Amino acid sequence: MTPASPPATARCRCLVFNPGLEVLDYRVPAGIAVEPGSVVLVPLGPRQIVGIVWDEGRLPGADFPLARLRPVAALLPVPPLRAPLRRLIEWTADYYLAPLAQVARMALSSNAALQGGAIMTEYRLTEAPAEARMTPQRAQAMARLAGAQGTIRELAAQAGVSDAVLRGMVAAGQIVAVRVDSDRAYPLPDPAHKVPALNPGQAEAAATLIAAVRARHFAPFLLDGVTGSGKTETYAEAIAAALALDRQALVLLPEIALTQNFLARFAARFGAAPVAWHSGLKASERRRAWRHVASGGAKVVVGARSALFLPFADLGLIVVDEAHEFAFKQDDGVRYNARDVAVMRARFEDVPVVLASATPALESLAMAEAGRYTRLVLPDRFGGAQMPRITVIDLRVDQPPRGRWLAPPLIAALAARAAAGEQSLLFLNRRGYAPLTLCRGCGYRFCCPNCAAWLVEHRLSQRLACHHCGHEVPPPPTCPECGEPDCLVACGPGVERIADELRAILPEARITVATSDTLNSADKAAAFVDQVNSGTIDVIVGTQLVTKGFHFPNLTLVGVVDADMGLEGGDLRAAERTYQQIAQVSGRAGRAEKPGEVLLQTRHPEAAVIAALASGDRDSFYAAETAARRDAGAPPFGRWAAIIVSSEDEAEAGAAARAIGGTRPRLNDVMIVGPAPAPLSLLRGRYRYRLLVNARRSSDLQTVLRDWLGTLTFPPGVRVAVDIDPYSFV
DNA sequence: TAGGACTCAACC
DNA sequence: GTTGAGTCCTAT
Repeated sequence: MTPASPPATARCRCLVFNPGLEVLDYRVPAGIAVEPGSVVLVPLGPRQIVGIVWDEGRLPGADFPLARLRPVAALLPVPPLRAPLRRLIEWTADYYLAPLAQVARMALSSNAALQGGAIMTEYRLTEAPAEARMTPQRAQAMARLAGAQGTIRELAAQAGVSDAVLRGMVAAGQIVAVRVDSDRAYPLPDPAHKVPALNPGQAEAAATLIAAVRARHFAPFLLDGVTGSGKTETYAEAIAAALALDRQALVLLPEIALTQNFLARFAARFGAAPVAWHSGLKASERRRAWRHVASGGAKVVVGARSALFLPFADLGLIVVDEAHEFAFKQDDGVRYNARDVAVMRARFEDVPVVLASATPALESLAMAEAGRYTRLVLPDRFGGAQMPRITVIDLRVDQPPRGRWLAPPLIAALAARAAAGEQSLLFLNRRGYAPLTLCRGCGYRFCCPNCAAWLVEHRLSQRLACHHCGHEVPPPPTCPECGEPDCLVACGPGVERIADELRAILPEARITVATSDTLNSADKAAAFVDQVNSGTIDVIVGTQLVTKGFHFPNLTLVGVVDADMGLEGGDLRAAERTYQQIAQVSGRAGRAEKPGEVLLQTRHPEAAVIAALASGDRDSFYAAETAARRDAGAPPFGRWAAIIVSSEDEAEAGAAARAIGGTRPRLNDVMIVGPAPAPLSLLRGRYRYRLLVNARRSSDLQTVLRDWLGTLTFPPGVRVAVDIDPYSFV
């Protein structure tokens, strides 16, 4: 891996992760050889910090006087970050107007891994614990830590007790230490383990992808296949081709909840599970994964967005599965879109990239139509399964009774499926029991103290919860405004309430609620899949969590409780999101030999989205949506950016936003709207104002924004965030 | 007059 | 972001 020995330089320029510093110069002492990408320990004041040696001439700032340079303290025992990753970091910072250091930090996402390989100590419950004192805390830990293993800190968080309790249990022999080697190898996937039989459409697409992997050059693909067409099996053959070349592959998934399912399918194909990468990893897992990605020992990595910045030793292929998903857009920290950054990484690495989806983003389709992406189409469901029939229920005609949300035709269909021993899925993208709770006496609405949002009632956990900041309170016995007892009225439906309604109507049916609240761990998600597949569930009531990735052969009916919900608020992508969500959830029906049926409850059967879904006319929907985007100057025909100004002080936020608005550039090809209070005008205790910038596709939006905002200074406590290509208009 | 609360600028 | 220096103020 080491190139011809680099020239000995007296000085080097380092990227460090302290905001406001970013770039610092150091002297390279004798005995330390650095090259661009080297990860080093450098002195900063009285401390030592981690830095990355960067390429000569690519970082801003003037040279610091040679005489005042302090020496690099040490070279950390990890391979240097390779040039393609360094270029990706630069591109991401530049495109999303993020500090370079903040982006670079995402590449060094395991601090422990930088210290080299090590035996780490983790803890778990002792199999047969000796007699020892049992306190309520210890009992709680015993109950909650079954099967768990991790550091004391991780276990303490999981058990809901303090570190001290667990340390006491270690001393008492109730918890035992386990040695974990961070550098122990992962089992190697075998490209020839179980090669599936592909249908002709899949085989053709796979052959194209395999050829691209073997060609070892940048080549973007849009793998466009209806739900159930076998996209995963198809791109798995491209992964096999990368493995055969002894190269690595990266598969990006939008949600952690999907990984368990994916890992199992993958293990069946390749005889070994891929390496998972997401925010939920334990410290030891994270260290092990990072080190093996960097050394090349992790052959296939399945990960969330953040996996894009891992230091692959020899990447041969990138796949973005469910590439249309909005979850690929990160909405805090560096606000990047992993789908777009994935294409850029592939470009810098000079490897193929596959965007797989049944409902591609308009931007991706436009790229395919412009000939910049190669479009591979899988038109048929695998194994001859038919696409489900979609029928609209007009709620203005078939009205549910007051306080209920399921229309008679939907109930009849659910009852018929249950009687036939087939399964149904009810989709409502709203967690909890009811989105609004008010007092029947005085009309008081329960709101979050930190956010401009209602508290959502969760009856299963007996809480009123804010879905934005995590604030939770038990339902109060009396109204905090007028003091009336037992006054709470639930308004509107959530999945828990739909499940209750259904239990009242179909008392025999076995119903389960599937949301991020109920399937919040890998174990629970796996148990849910087992239950559905073994037939002990008749009806799933779920949020978007169940709209994709699951394959339940006996599920033949999908009911969309409120097809209009996504259209409210009317943001730029509302129609597209609604189309994708309903098309995806519809795709859960009839995936095997039994045909599927989908019922959409709506008050706007005439709306273009609903009509397109009902008629199965995807092309006309995309054509209409494309025309609307063109008229609005929206992506891919124009560019948007949001400037979000926030402060804990309402007046200060407003003043800063007006200061920005007052210095707006006057340009022909850039339109600026605002400032105005953001739709969520208070979030996590911060007041928020927003400006929207709409520019022509040809304009240099980033330079305009940099020149505009770069000259301004703001009081401490005011944060100004720029969101390029925003997805959330909140 | 020691020590706490605070601001401010440098950190290479 | 973190740190140390400098300033002002208070309790003793």
